[in-house]
Amino acid sequence: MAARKPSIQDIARAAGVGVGTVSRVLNERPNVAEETRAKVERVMQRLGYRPTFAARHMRTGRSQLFGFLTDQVTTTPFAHELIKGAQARARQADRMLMVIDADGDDRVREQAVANLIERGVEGIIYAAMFHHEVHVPAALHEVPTVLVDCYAVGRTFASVVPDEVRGGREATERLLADGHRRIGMVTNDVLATGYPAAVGRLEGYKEALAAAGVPFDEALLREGTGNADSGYGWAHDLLDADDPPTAFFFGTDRMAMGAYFAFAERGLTVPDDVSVVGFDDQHYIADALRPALTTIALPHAAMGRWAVDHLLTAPWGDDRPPLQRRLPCPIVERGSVGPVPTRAEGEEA
Amino acid sequence: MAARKPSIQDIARAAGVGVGTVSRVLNERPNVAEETRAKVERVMQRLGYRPTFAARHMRTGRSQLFGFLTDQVTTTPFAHELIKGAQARARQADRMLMVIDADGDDRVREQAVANLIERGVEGIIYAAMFHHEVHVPAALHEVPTVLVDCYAVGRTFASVVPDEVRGGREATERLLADGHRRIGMVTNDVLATGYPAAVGRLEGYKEALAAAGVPFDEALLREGTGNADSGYGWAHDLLDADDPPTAFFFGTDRMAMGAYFAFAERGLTVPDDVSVVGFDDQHYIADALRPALTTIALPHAAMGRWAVDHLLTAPWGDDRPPLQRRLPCPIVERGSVGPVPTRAEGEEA
DNA sequence: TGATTCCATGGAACTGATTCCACGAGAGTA
DNA sequence: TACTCTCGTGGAATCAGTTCCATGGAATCA
Repeated sequence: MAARKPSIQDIARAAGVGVGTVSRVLNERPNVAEETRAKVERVMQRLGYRPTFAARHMRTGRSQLFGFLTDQVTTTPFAHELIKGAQARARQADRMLMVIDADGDDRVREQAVANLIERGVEGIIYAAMFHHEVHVPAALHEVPTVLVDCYAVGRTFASVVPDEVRGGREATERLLADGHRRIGMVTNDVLATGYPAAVGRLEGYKEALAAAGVPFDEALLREGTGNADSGYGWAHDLLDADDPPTAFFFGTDRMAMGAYFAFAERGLTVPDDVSVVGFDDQHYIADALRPALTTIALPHAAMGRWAVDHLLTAPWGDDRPPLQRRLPCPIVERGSVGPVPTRAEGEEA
Repeated sequence: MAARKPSIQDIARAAGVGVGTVSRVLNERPNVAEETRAKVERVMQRLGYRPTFAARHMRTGRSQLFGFLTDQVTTTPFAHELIKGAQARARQADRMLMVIDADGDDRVREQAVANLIERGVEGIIYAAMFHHEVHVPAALHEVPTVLVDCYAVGRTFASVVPDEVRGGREATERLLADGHRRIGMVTNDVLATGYPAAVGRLEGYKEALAAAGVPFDEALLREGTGNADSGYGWAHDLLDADDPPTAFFFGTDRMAMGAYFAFAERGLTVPDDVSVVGFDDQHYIADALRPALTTIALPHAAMGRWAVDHLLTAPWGDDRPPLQRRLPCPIVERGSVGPVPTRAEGEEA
């Protein structure tokens, strides 16, 4: 029967050299005669040799592995972008990623961290799917950790999050730049949650208005849920008011999508009659709307990359306070913003 | 400074027992006196002991690890559902998943397989993001492998795919059940590709029509691209024809979404004036449309689960031809299908 | 020529678990 | 009493690599 996988000993014997020499060849170390190297490589090739990672790990103590743990239930498409970004950076450094979806279960999460530590991970990335404060398993303190799209209660871990405020400001500035002064805003969650994802975007909106000398008007603000229904409902509601907005800033693309349907029902065309900016850059929605949606992109891939990079480069166990990084959310111009309609034909005073 | 992590030797010494006994406690083996067990556990607790997985792996040869490798570029939100399903099943069996996004690069893919094998994975899941034939790295033959949402050229690997034909049939049957006889169909890719994802759904459409005694009408068929634009364009096109369809079956939810905009432009209401069924069940789209979209769900989570299950239970290296499993695509009823409109008011002959 | 340095090499020790064998004590049996 | 069996236990061997030390020969230098 198929002899078991050859080990480094087998290679050494077959090539008539010592194990040390084989190891040197394997790791492309200097001080090996070219001739010897070639011979050993030939034998490895012939026997179909593959090093056993576990043995190397055990001896060197290096697992070349990071854990990637998700918070909460993650039905969002965001997770994958995050993983891709993290993984791309990890590959550059010859590391692998162990992904665990904790699926909102605390026990699973604790267990996952324990498993990862037993597997000797060199660091753990703990990722949330929207920007908020989290309680993380205590065992994370045993190993270098970066929080993504969230932050811990006492800021005791390094973290990387989107710059929600600046994103909100840029969205609003984009509308202001086209002359809009009555800009409706629908938040992506109830403000009482205190989630930066909700509060921050609104703050950016206010900042932009202030900078442009436009007074903030409470009547143009609605607290949404992030869902399409909510966007649909509040769009109708805002348009029903006296002196309705000429433009909208929605805290999520999904709400913007709902709003598109409201506009269609009222016979309003985007961007001729009404301008819209979303938030999140959910590709499949923003691109598929007609016209495609101008929106603010959450830097998921960049956050994933940054997280791995930080684990790779930051010294572990020093005393300085953990880094709290904020990444910009670039605006993605598509086709949903236009100039303020000139109240010309068939206008109701 | 913090002494290095305690090993099983340290525990043995501290507890005044042999390493064998500690190992027995660790693995909950019999033949350990209750008193001894308690003592050892106390010491482990006190020293914060964690077993080193690499050592166990090396000695036992069991890595408790599966590889999860994705094909192509995967910007789709499908990947995550797949991973979640696979991971849920893996957790039940106390295994972990190493996820690698090959991102469409052949070299990365080869490298990834090599890495996974070196890490001693007990099996590899190779997942595509839509149902088609794939060329996989040769090294996959060295280890148990399951293909997901794709199949290999010579059917040399076990695979699990969606039952596209049956899905197409059910979508069409749903529309037939509400009395529709003129049903437009837009495929989700060019048929010349031969992709089961495209060809299969159409086949199901034809089967359903045949079973209902409705002759297939070439004039109601369009080859789409899967994108929203394509759905928008073909919806207009089909509605412009003589004797236009009263219902549509789109090969993707995104095309259905595009079509919604076409309907809105023509003043048609779903489902009163026109009925629609999509395919994929892309949650964020199907739920967010107004009315929400009735569609056929791709069984991503189920495929992920099945794949791991197969790796767990199927014997490796026997001679029987590898299993080719086909999983049903359940219909998800939302609100986009209604009865055929009675050509009552304002009808043009 | 003799001393020093450098290069190529072999192989023992080590990493941290599991496994298996040996052994002593106590219980059960004839 | 002598023999067997079972239970609880200790510890050496083992897994497959890396690392480090020792060694011999060639090259360099004074």
